[in-house]
Amino acid sequence: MPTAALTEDNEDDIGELADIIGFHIRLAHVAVYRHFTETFADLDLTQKQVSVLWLVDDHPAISQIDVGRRLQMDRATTMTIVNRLQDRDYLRRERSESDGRKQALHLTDEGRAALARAKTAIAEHEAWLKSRFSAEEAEKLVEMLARIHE
Amino acid sequence: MPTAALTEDNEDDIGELADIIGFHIRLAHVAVYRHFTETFADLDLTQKQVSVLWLVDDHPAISQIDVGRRLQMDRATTMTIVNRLQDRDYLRRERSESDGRKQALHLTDEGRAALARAKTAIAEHEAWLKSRFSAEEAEKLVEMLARIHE
DNA sequence: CCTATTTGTTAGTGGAGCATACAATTCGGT
DNA sequence: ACCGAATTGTATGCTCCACTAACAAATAGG
Repeated sequence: MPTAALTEDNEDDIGELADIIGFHIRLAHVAVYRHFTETFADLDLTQKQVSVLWLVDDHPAISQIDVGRRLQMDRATTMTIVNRLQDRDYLRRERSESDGRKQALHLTDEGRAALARAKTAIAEHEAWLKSRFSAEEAEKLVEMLARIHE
Repeated sequence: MPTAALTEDNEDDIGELADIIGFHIRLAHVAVYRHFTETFADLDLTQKQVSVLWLVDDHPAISQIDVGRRLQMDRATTMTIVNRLQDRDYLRRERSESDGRKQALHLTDEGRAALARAKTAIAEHEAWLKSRFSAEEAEKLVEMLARIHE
């Protein structure tokens, strides 16, 4: 017998699209993006910018190509993000001593301060996200997402 | 005692960032985006365009605001996507009879043909994604992602 | 009937992805 | 030791999608 599910057509119904994993990843991404943007409105930092600051702090003298590899961005995309952060004096480029082709990236004091503020905001943002899941679920989710991005 | 994990610093290591759910959602999204773009290179359609075609096919005479609500886009974003699809003669706008403020969206024959081709490509794309998961995992993943985007 | 709301539209901004082309440096093989 | 191939950074220019703000037309509701 037909159930309510078969006849419902409420305003949020997306029909067969609901069966597409990629579709849900996209919606989830946008929802996360939106909340992130709100949380970081004062700091005026994007997800990518925070990721780069974080990575450079963890790995001083890291090269741009390395940043791109770890965050899965190509060279051109990495450039624009590093450029923006450099324009704001959050990091600086130095020529690598070991390999003249590479730039060695370092945070400035301002960059470190911005990252510290960002980490506080990230905690808030993550709490918003994690409130939906048990600890085991969160772990499982991360593990499954990692299988997608390798 | 320290394990290998404590000293490893292979080129893909992202340190503490790996604990941030939002970070994995972003990486997974980009990976899916990239594969989608490859799969749809011939069709020259984006995820959003396919979603809109799909939705209009499922709900003839749907309004733009409704499309936006279901796909979680604002009016301006919906406009640009509908514009592109209209420019390519994949759909047309009609004034709604029941509500003069609304546009009633309809696929053209070309739009239906494009959607049919797109659904084939989507199947391929989804197979690529789903190959990573068991049926139960896929279901759990979708359910968890849905909790994020509501 | 008059005001508030909804919907569509236009115009402009910014981030992030892509490709291509070029220069400088390093690597690798002979 | 050299020369061609590969790597890295850079510049330019494109597309897509998210946003805001402002305005017009239609509807809804007291």
